[in-house]
Parts: sequence; C-alpha cells; structure tokens
Amino acid sequence: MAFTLATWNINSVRLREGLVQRLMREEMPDILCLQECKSPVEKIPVEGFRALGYNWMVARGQKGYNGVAILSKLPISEAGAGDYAALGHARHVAARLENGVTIHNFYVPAGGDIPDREVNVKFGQKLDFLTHMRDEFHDSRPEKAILVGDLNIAPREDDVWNHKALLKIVSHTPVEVAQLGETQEAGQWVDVTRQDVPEGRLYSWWSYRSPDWDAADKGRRLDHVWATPDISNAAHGSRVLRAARGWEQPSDHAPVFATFDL
Amino acid sequence: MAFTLATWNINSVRLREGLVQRLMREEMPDILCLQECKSPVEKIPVEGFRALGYNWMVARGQKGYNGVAILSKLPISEAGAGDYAALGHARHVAARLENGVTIHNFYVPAGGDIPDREVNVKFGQKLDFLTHMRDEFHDSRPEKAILVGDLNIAPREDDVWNHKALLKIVSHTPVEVAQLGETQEAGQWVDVTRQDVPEGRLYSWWSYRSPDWDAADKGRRLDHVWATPDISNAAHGSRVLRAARGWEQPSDHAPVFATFDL
DNA sequence: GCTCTCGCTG
DNA sequence: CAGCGAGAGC
Repeated sequence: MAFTLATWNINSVRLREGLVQRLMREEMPDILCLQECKSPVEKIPVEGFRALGYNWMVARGQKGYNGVAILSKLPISEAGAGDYAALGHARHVAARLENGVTIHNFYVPAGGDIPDREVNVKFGQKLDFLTHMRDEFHDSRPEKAILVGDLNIAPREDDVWNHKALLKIVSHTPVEVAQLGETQEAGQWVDVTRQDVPEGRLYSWWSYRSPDWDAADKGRRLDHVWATPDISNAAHGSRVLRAARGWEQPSDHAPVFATFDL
Repeated sequence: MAFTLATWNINSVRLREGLVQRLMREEMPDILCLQECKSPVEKIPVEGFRALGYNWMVARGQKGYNGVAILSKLPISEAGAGDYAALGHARHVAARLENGVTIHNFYVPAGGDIPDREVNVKFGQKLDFLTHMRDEFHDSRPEKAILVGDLNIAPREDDVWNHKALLKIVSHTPVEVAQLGETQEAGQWVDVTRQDVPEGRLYSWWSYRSPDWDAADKGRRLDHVWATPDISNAAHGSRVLRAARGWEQPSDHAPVFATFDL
C-alpha cells in the first residue's frame, strides 16, 4: 500500500477553496493536511472536496485564527487533538489510517517578532508549545506515525535564504532550532523531506511582503514532514510544489509532499 | 452638438474599476458622473479611464466615504464644489462644458433609518443638505445646467415598488419628498428622466439584501437627471441600464442615462 | 449584503 | 502584503 501526503498552510480555506481544489485535481495527494484554515469546522467548504474524492476529514477549527484539517481519499478516523501550551487554539489534530498509521497535523505558533520570551509572550508560547510536544512524544514514544505541518521553524542553514541574516529572526534563532531539535529527538522523528533532499536550499514559504518572491527567493522551509523510524524508510518522493506559491491569490506557503510505501 | 450623460452610484470606484470600464466600453456615455467613489481623488484609477478616452475628470474625494467624480470624453473644467449642510463630506462637484453647460454631481446623504430628526441626526442632515441646495438654487437661479446624482429620494409613487409600504421608510417619506420638491422648484429643475418616461415604474436601486433582486424587483428610483428649463427640451433618450445591477459583483445602483442635443 | 476603516496577526 | 474581526454606514 502506497499513499502520497501533502501539507499546506492555506491561509484561509474558505478564501482559497479553489486553490485547494486545484491542488486536489492536479496533484491528487491521498491525504492533504491544511493549516491556518481560519474557519470553524462547520464552515469548511467540504462539498467540493468530497466531489473530488476526499470523502474523509478530521479537523479542529476556530473563528478567525488557526485551524487544522486532514482531508483524505482514504478512510481515516479521529485520533485526538491536543491543546498544546494550553492556548485554547486549534493548532493540532490527529487522524488514523486503516493500516494503523497515525497522522499528526500541527500548526506551531509563529512567535511574534522579538525572539525573547521576557518581552514577547508569543515567543514564550511558541517555545512552550514545542516543549509540550517534546514531552508528549517522550512519554508516548510514537510508532507508525507521521507528523506534518507548519512548524514555523526553519532548522537548517539551507532552510533559509540567508543563515547569518536570519539568526536573530524568529523562525531561525538558535533557541528555536534547538527546541525543535529536542522535540524531534524525543519522538525519534525522521525529517523525511531532508532524508529525500539531503542537500541544497529548500523553502516552503515566501513572505507576501517580498514583491518579486520568485526572483528574490527569500524563502524559508517552515513546513515539514516527519516520520517515526519504523516507517521512515518507506518514505520517498519528497518535494515542494513551489509553483503553487505563484498561483492566483496564493497562500504564502507552498505545499510539501511525501509518498509512503507501506 | 449632442452628448450622452450617465450617473451612477458606483459604491467604491476602486473595487469596481472594471465595471466602470465596462460601462465606458459598452455604453460610451460622453460624460459619466459617479457617486460613492469611497476614495481620495489621487487614488481613483484614472489610467484605465484615460485609455478609454475619458481624458477629463473633476472630482472630490474622501477616504472611505462619499466621493463624487465627473469623467468626460469632452473637455470640462472645474466649476466648484459645495459643502452642503457643512458636513465636510465630498458630496458635490461641478464641471463646465465648453458650450457653457454646467453639470452638478450630487450625492445626498442617505439619512439613516428613522425618519425623525429629533432622534436621528442623519435624517436632519439629509433635510439640511436639501435645504442648503434649495437656498443656493434660489439665490443663483441656475441656467444651462444639469443636475445629476444619487439624491437618495424616490419622489413619485411609481418610483418605488410599494408606495404605501415605503411611506415611513427613509427615501420615500412625505417630508423628504416635499423637501426634494422645494429644491427642484427653487432651481426650476425639470426631471428629465420622467419627462422622457412619464408613466410606469422606474427604479435605479435595488438593495443588496434582497436575494433575488431581479424577480422580486423591490426597487427605488434614487438616481436622477435634472436640467434647467432652457435646455430641458434638448433632453431625450432617458433610460436606466438595469442590466448593470446584474453584472459581476455589482453596485446596488444602476446607471441612469440621458442625451442632450444642444 | 456589501463596502469601508482600523487593529491584530502572521 | 494579506487574512480576519468588529463596527459604521448605506
């Protein structure tokens, strides 16, 4: 059994219903994990997704912020949702496939502008969120699991357009990178994207504020696909659909793909 | 010399730049008077209008509210702008054609919900605005002049879908109708639209709130073309471009046309 | 219902 | 630069 999975910060699923459908039609991932749906669950436009064969959805929603959803052509069942860092935000949901694989879909807080928890509560919440994730993985020792989402951290030097310039920019500070590393270690998560694309610059996000995003290419790899060691070797075909960043009225994130042969 | 003139409450000239261009392309009025541009003058997208032959504009603008503009294929010059009822709003602008005809473009205040100046200041402002207009016309005795705009009053029984039901609704109350009548009399203004279409229901506005506006047809004639007696007999061909109310993402008003043979 | 402003978030 | 919410205005 093989399936392809995509993760995409959609920045409003209602505004970009058409783009989600385009991705479904053109790329046909078996499972599509969305973040920043910015919608209550009942207002997610599932009709059109159903019509394209995505008959299953598990989601957590919120009025104007956050929101995560897992849309699937394969049968999935609810596998819980955590309130990480007790923020009361819709930033995590999990689903289980019939083969027993669990999929975690995360939207880690962005963390504000100043990388100092003393003066910027949001930065503290981001770190706390990651700590909470770490502790949970340490306790539960996940197996046959995939973790995807907008983790809002670009850990490697070649995950950003300019390593030195971004060392003090939230998403690439050493504190965050270390914290993400601990979280990854606690669950023994394998970075599937970098397993497949071990070398070279790779980004999944380009700011709306950069006018010529494609030429300037000031990107960051904020969106990730991880897997537990028992299934990580089944992963292949990782890629970023950079073209989606250039679609009409796009999200500032591009979808990240991986395929699993299980 | 003959020219066709249109008046249209556009409800944001920037959002509906495309619709204005469509009207210009398909109907080619020589002069197009807009209301509710909701834009500072410098942010009105004149480029595209120029490209379609509308090389002249006189306008008064404001940030998010009101705003009036006269776009013209014929040379026009500024002919002043009044601050009626001293509201500090951009609700009037005038232009002069080379043949000496003056065009007044008005956007009369809507007047709020309750038709009682004691409890609703906006209603008082609407009446004051009309009084100010009346007094000015009385003093200046306009000649060779055309007055158009969204006057926010439907004076006749057949200017509304249900006369009795609307007697207590702002835009059709006897107080407003009388006030508009006085204003019209003071300038000896001839209602050119009703000179051409003396009988039958005629509307230029349909609420956004009415879902099936076309079938329900709960309209009102709020937009007017008036002329002074010295040129009113040159007017003909009055019509409402009802179809524009059905265009993609429309204004709630339809353009009103008249042609003058001078 | 649909527009705008403004403040918040990313 | 782009999304949402709230509130005003029509």
